[in-house]
Amino acid sequence: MCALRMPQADGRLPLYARLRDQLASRIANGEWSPGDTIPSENRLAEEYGVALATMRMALKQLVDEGLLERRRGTGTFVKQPAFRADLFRFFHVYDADDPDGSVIPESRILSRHEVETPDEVRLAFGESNTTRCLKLERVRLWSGEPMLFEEVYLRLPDFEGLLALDPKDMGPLLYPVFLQEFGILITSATDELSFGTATQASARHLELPANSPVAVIERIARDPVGRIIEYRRVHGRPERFRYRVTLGEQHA
Amino acid sequence: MCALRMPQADGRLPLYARLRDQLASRIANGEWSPGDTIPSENRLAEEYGVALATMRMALKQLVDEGLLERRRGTGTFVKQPAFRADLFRFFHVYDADDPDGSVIPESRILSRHEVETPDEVRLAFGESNTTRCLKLERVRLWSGEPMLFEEVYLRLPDFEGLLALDPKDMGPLLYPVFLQEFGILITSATDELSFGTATQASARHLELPANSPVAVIERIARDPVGRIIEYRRVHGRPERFRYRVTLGEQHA
DNA sequence: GTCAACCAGTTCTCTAGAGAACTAGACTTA
DNA sequence: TAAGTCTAGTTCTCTAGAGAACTGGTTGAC
Repeated sequence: MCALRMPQADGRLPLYARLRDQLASRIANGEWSPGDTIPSENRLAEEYGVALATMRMALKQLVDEGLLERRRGTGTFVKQPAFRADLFRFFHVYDADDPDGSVIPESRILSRHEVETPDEVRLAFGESNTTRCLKLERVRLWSGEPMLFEEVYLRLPDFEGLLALDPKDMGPLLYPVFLQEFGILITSATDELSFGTATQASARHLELPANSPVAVIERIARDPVGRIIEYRRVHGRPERFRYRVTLGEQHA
Repeated sequence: MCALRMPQADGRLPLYARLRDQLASRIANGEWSPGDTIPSENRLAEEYGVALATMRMALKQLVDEGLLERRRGTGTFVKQPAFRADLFRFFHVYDADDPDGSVIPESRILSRHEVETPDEVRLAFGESNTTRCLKLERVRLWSGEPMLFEEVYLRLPDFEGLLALDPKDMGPLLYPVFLQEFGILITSATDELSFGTATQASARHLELPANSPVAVIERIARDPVGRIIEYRRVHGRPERFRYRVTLGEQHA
């Protein structure tokens, strides 16, 4: 706690940002589970020994990021994970037959290995990268049918331990794993959508003929400092593909 | 100004939200132009007779919405309009040959008239709507070639005056017009992307064969209170279509 | 038993202000 | 001229607290 009180004399993040990260890990740790009421802003401010407004700044950020939900007169709650993590934490890809997007897709990890960083990925990562990185291939299925094929590239010194992890422990969403296992919090991401043709690999896993048209999502995800953590290329079956995103204040 | 000081005893928005709207109109009015430095938070707080923190809340929202940019030690600036208004204010559609998305598309309004509200639009608008609405058709061109065909539906009592407006006065972007002419500020929007086939109209205006595959964007845009202001359906040529969106903190 | 009134606890709005971090420009000094 | 120093002005961080708005439960009157 004492370390938190120090002003950011060193190159550290400001107090409210460190509080935000602290609270995020308490969620990732499982100390507070989805649906739980977390302590009131008063109690939290007291517990960490900070001013109320400072704690509110930290909480506000977590609300903006979709981890928490606050209800006046009632309390602060951890959001249900369905649409707040991984692809869904920021954006929303879903099946055309499921207009609410309430079905959580099944997730199958196909492979994980260290590879030479492809040129287009290196370009996205920027100069400050190594020549090798981790590649993870995955398929997402809606009611048994393959809908998305994902190739995920991760920085290598940081994610070394991922190869040792049992896929069974990982669940359908990646970003909670990043936080829990490696202490890396994703707070911003850019998606770029376009249309292209399937590669050999994506055609095979999506059960499409070669060179079929597919939806393409390219994602760059960053941590709070702006460091690029992940580059992801997603191919999706076009006929049932839906992608939804809301900017600005969220309304029911 | 006095009206601003009143607590929201009536059903009004909180003070900081009204300040945000006030500042937004001063930008829309042209009192502050893109690139300008606006008065310091101290001066603004004094001018409106509110506390510094309250003014900061208003400014923060406008920064989040992309209207303003703040630089510590320097000041607060009105952002260049290219990527902060209309389709671009929230999202980013651009040409595949123009990776920065720096080219501003030409905009041609094809028609404006009152129509019976189509069923799918009524569904989006929700129950609280009239049976008639305003429809606006438009084409966007990148370097002379048609890329997007837009059908925009607007609430009718609110936008009655739009029919009288000269298209020459409207410029390439709609939301500034909404604010300037009708006092309506768009603060949130949801886009939904999918793939479909061209309609007769969209095929004609995009110069595509009938039933060609197209990219489809459906948008619902809301005002600060959450009222649905606009429903928009966009068809785009798929081969050069790119759509970009960033959530979370913006990094260079 | 039902309904209204009250109450404790929560988040939200707004105020007031101090000091740190940072920038651009003016000024000084070698 | 060039380089360093200072200063006024800006945003950013953090503190302290009061009152409003709202919720869920308890209490009390009838």
